[in-house]
Amino acid sequence: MSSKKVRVRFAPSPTGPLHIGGVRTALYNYLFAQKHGGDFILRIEDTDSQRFVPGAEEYIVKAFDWLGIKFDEGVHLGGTHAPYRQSERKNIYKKYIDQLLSAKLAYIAFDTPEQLDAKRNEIPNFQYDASTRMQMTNSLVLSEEETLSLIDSGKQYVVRIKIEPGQDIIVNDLIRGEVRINSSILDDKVLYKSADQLPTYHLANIVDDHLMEITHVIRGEEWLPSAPLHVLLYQYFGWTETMPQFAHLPLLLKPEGNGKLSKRDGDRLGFPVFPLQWTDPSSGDISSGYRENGYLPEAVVNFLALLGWNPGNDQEIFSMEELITLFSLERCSKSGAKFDYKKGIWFNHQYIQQKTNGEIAELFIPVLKENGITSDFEKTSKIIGLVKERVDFVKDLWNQSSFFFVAPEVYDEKTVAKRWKPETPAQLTELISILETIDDFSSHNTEEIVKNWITDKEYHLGNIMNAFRLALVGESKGPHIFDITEILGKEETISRIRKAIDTI
RNA sequence: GGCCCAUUCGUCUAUCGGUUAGGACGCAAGAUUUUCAUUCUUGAAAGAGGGGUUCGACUCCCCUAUGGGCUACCA
Repeated sequence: MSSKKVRVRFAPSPTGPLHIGGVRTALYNYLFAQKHGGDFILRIEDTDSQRFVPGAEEYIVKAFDWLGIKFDEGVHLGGTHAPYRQSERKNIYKKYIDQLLSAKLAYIAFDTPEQLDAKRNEIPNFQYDASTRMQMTNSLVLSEEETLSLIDSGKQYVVRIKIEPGQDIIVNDLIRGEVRINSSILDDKVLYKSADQLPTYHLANIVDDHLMEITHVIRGEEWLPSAPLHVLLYQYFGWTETMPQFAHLPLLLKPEGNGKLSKRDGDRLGFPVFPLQWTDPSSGDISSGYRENGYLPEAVVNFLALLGWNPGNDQEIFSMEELITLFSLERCSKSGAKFDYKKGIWFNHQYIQQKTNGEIAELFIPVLKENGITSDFEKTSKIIGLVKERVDFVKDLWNQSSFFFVAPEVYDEKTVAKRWKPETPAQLTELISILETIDDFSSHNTEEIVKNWITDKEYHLGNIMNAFRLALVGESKGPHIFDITEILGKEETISRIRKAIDTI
């Protein structure tokens, strides 16, 4: 282990909203950086001008802000290694391309995409590599004069890495151990594109990681096959001494069936795959987000943390601070994890319970507003205290508590059939007169008085109470009945009983 | 097709050669609750298959099978 300061990065491509798998990768990077007192950098890899989507970068920044994942440097913060947007680092890459070119570790290729396609159709398993490059149009087969005159004539070209076949390349992965592959199976990857005059991911990534002094590259498993190429690039540049350590994280898979988790799974199964809601700027399509679906950021973080990592014991609920102290790459699993969104709901339930009634009230008051209700903080908090254990999401609170704010308009038929006996109206009228005598309408006091009355009269407790509930709530649900009457107050309670007697 | 990675209950996972293979989600049953939930208790549920190595393999090695990823002038 080197004593260098840990520096890690999350480097998304601004091609759309941030996928939940990307969020997990970023989270692990963040936890790792925090744990080692290191830096966490947000770098935007926008070297594909074709796929650039406006607003994506802002979305990414907002999403991390909501999740509580903080960066030390990045596009939105600046820093000592700015700029952090690859499109703004064009000139930097040019220099390194030239370095590779003059060292004869890369070469210029003039083959057009059409020619390459033709080649691929013609030869099965065609690969641009040591076995084929001498049959193509590039600076290896052309003389220097020919090459230069082609460039001068404005002919489009790419720069390809020149890979020597037959050598073993070793990638030391912190999660998977040693991965050894032979360079013969690698192709001469394009490092510099003619299409948009920008480097490809591979080149930009290595140059930036080097320049930004990245010590650990923690990324998704989809990068494992290109890791040998990256190692080779570090060798070509002579940067092996400072080459970062790699850790390839297992992928997040579809909840059912096979394959990588995708946006469509979320739509189909009814759960978000993005942290925040996203509106596609070109199609106008809306993809739902965790935040808009009522998830608490702490719950999302906790849930994601456990998808591919565990502390080795039975603890499941963790604060960010706990995750930071407990996290380690060694305890990351190697195999892909199916996305169990039902467990995500359970986590949200846990966090709702953990929050104070006041904290939930802050979130619930806007929901009340949407339903046309204005309620003060005190009352709202009190109601939340009575119903929050029955909900998974803040928005569910409305279903569970609407009767506190609005008297029932209709009475659940089934409950009426079961609970409304012929003698009920008379008993409830009697109950009204009892309630009218009560001055202290607190839950405990009202309960004692009403129950004494029922006992004295030898009425059936269940019948009275259920009819009473039906009058107040409109159906057979809800918290302790005298907790409801306390909040409703004497006047409203009595008025609801009258209304029930009149309408049923 | 080629290359790489992986494989414990339905799902997420613990186990770092000797365990009645543990926990959680979900599911089922029961208890509590005057209602509906919550909660609690209990239960069903797993080492892909085949070879080795070893006194002894879920654990180490090999093969097969299965799953996943990559194979672009995308990241």
